Amino acid sequence: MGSDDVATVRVELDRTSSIPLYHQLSTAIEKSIEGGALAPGQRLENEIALAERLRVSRPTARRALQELVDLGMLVRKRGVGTQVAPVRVRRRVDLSSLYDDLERSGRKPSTSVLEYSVAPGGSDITEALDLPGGSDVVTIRRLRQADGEPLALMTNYIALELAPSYEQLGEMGLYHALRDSGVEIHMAHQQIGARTATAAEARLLEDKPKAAVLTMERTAYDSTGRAIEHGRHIYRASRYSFSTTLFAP
Amino acid sequence: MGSDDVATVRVELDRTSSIPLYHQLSTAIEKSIEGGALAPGQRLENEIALAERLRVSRPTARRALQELVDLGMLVRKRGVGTQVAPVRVRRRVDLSSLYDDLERSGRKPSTSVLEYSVAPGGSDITEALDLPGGSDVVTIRRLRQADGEPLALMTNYIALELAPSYEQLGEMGLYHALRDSGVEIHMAHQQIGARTATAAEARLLEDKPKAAVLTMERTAYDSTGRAIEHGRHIYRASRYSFSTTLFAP
DNA sequence: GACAAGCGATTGTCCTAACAAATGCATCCA
DNA sequence: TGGATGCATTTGTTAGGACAATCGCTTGTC
Repeated sequence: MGSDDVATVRVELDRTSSIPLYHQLSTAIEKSIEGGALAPGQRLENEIALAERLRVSRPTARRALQELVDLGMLVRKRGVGTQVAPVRVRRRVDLSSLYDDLERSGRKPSTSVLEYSVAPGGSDITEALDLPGGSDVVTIRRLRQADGEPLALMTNYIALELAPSYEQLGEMGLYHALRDSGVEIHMAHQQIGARTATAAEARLLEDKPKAAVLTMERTAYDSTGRAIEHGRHIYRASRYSFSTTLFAP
Repeated sequence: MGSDDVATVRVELDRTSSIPLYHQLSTAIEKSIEGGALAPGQRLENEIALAERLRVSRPTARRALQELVDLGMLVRKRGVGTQVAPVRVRRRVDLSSLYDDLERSGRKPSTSVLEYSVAPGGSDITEALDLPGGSDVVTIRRLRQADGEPLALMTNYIALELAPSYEQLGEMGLYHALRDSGVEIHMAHQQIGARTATAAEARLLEDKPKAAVLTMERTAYDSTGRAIEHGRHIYRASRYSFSTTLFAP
């Protein structure tokens, strides 16, 4: 008793795996937290005990814990120990596709591809994608629905050699299709605004004429800074809003 | 020549300082990048050479470099080396107040305080602020202008003991006033949507009736997870949009 | 009883060392 | 000439150890 309120995380480490030990450990702890096995405020065993118990070196254990501190899932204090962070200060990563968002929230996303064409891109598009002027660009226009209800009208521009096939887009989100062909999105700039819908947009979204819509313009990059995709989307404001989490320096 | 295109960073390390060596090193490199001494794409000397030259261990040098990779300032590839990242993938922190944003972009912000009142908060407000039901809450309604033009209608709710004075709010942004009284905002959740303006809102914002407006609902927390402020704002969509940068896990 | 000093616990910093894996380039062979 | 092979370079992973700094608690003193 007394110090029995420290938690020992149940972990199975696979030393033959190509996944680094520290990452196996950090994801295991993360799952324990997200699965509720570790409650906010719960104290963890100290890093030396953790390392010894799992037969890893202290730097490896430290690195796993540090990864979770960076994610805001753990809080550590010198002389005190390591605790599970309160839920609301946890960093939630946000560069998720609309498709994944909908699936996660238990709704059933579907997509109609309205247009899939190849043509030399306008100067605004090639500039956003950092391509030579006049380069061929694939234009994709899709209507995204959730539970059969129109939610967003999405227009994407992608360099020809990176574009997924028409067939793939009906089944999955754009980002998922890109990942399947080995393209990893790392970062995106986006701008969110609002305006009233045009008659054509309102019709497609099955909303009132001149209804307010959210507009989102996004350019996505891989980790080397190469521009992958530029999109201009509108969302039914009556059915959708953006949630973000911001952190101070 | 040939490999003369690798840069050696000029660094002075102070081993008596309480600032960790890796942090001294990373900030020195960061300054070199931001100061333009290291251009995007510039290749850095490898970590072993860097460590030897500065008489630090390789882990210390690695940690400094890793810190900058996490910030998006450097890109590393196994077998290749370390390069300065393109400007556009650098992480820019985003939890800035509208007031600061406007000032930074060279516009002249001003504020009219429309309401400053103290009353028991409704249940939605006290819940958002994590206060006991019926607690006294300060309600602040302000009209934010840029170069004399209305831009946003902001409503904020703050616990009585944290609220800045009426006078402070006319001169500076809310977050600035909070910081002056020792309250540091660390994180915020926010939700961005859109709708059409009511007649009263349109009049205050000097916009057309039923114009599209951006709505933003935000709750801000300090680093311990204590809720500081809850705000419900509307922005003239014709004059303002939100820019954000998102990062993948 | 209050305040300061001391001590154990815990995380933070820094070091040396070894091997693994990916990349780009040169080389060799068909 | 073209493709496969191998090698040097560079970052990634893991280990083990030493000491420093900080925190909370206990103890001791006035």
